[in-house]
Amino acid sequence: MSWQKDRRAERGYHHGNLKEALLQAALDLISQKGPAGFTFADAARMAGVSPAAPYRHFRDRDELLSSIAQRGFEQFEALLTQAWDDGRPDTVTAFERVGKAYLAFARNEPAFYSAMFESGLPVDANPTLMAASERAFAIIRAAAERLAAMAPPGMPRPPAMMMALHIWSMSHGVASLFGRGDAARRKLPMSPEELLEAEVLIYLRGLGFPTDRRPSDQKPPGPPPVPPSGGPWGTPK
Amino acid sequence: MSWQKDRRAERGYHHGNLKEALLQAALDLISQKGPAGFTFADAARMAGVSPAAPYRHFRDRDELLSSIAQRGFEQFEALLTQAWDDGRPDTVTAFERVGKAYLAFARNEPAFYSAMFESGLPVDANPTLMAASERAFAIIRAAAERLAAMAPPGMPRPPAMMMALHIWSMSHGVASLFGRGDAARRKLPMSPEELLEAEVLIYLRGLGFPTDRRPSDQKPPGPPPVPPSGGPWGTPK
DNA sequence: GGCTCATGTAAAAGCTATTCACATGAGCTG
DNA sequence: CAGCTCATGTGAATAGCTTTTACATGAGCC
Repeated sequence: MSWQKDRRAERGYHHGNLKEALLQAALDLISQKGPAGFTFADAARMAGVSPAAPYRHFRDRDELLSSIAQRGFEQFEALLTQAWDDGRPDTVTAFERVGKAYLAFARNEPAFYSAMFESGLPVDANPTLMAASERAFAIIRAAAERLAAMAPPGMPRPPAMMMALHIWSMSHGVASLFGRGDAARRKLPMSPEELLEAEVLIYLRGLGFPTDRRPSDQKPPGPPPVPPSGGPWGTPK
Repeated sequence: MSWQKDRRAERGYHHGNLKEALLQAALDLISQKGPAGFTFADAARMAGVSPAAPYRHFRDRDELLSSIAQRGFEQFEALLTQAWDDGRPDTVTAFERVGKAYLAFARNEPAFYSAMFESGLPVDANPTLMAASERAFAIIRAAAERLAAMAPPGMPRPPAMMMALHIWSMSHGVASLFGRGDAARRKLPMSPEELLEAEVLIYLRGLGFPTDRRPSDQKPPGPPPVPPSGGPWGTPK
């Protein structure tokens, strides 16, 4: 009960790291109660400061949300960059790793994810945020360009940009509808990862890519995440 | 200024149709300011009643939101049913009409759409809502089943349910990322409809469907919604 | 030591959600 | 048609949030 005062006594008049503490508190709150449930006053309480203190660091509640979305895009970009790993060991493998990373981010960082995509923030009204968002998307586009370059030459194919948008929409659709631990999730007869992997493989086949990969093909050894069966889905009936 | 009292004089003590009026007011507010910006008190004001009146019709703010989502799913189902039109004049044409209907709904009914998909409502905690959601999805599943039945027999193919989930995720991804008039939209070098149509066509080709449809194929005459070019996308470079 | 400014606090105004006791009148009942 | 009843509204009150303003504190610098 005397929690805040204890903290106050501990730290003195000045917090010392309030901005960080508020961001962290907001993240916790958002992951618990969604971006709508998060409260400026709650974050202040959690940091042990008065309700007015946060205004020294953020113009208003929305600016705090924007900051979180901003960080989210940065972490997202880092994660996608790492997953893509410049296309190693081979383009298709790396490509699928990016898809899985997308889902992993949505699942492991629901607070970031909802601040980024579901908070109703006007992304295009905030240049900084927009830029961060585009840097993240650029990873997907780079991957799509690499993929487009190795597409079978005989077939007509869409611009790399369009491929990137296709992949983005698939990933985002699966993540939004089925990917969170949220109550907003829908039941699914399989994992989101399996669903997305199959979707992307069918799409790539539609572009003329051979997709009959065997687990030993070019991937490093290890437990295959998907049991090898007839294809990206279960045994055909 | 004496607006509410005028209304009050007009209608007397009892509103007569308050529940409907509140739902309509909430829709207006949500389409203007997003699901987070909508306020119970505002809706009451707009209907010309006291802030306590809505509680005679909805347990709380969330129940009103749920009702809107509920209606949204019903209208959505009706729209998809009409678009699917039981697969006429041919399965693929009808299928694409469903995709367009999905985008049209997101664009024309942003308030419903956000209440349904972005309000953070616990869909799976509300059986009625869940059921409505599933009825809407059932249309997509029915379409996918019809499509699966006419898939080329030579190729392995995923369960119809999975195809339906794939299509849903594509539609939802495109609609969420690019499909609204919102500020949340991203810039796009093409229309969401074109993007989704190309995506679905590539996917279908990946399943072995021939997708070199000509405008005169089986479609009734009329202005083709997409200018006939080399394929579902622009001229290959 | 003393000054200054970033950082916090307290208090207040204005908003919202929600509840409760009370008012109204629409529609049934006789 | 009189009277009753109950669904539907009202007013007022509580509690919480956001944001602003005047004031307090003390960390860092001369």
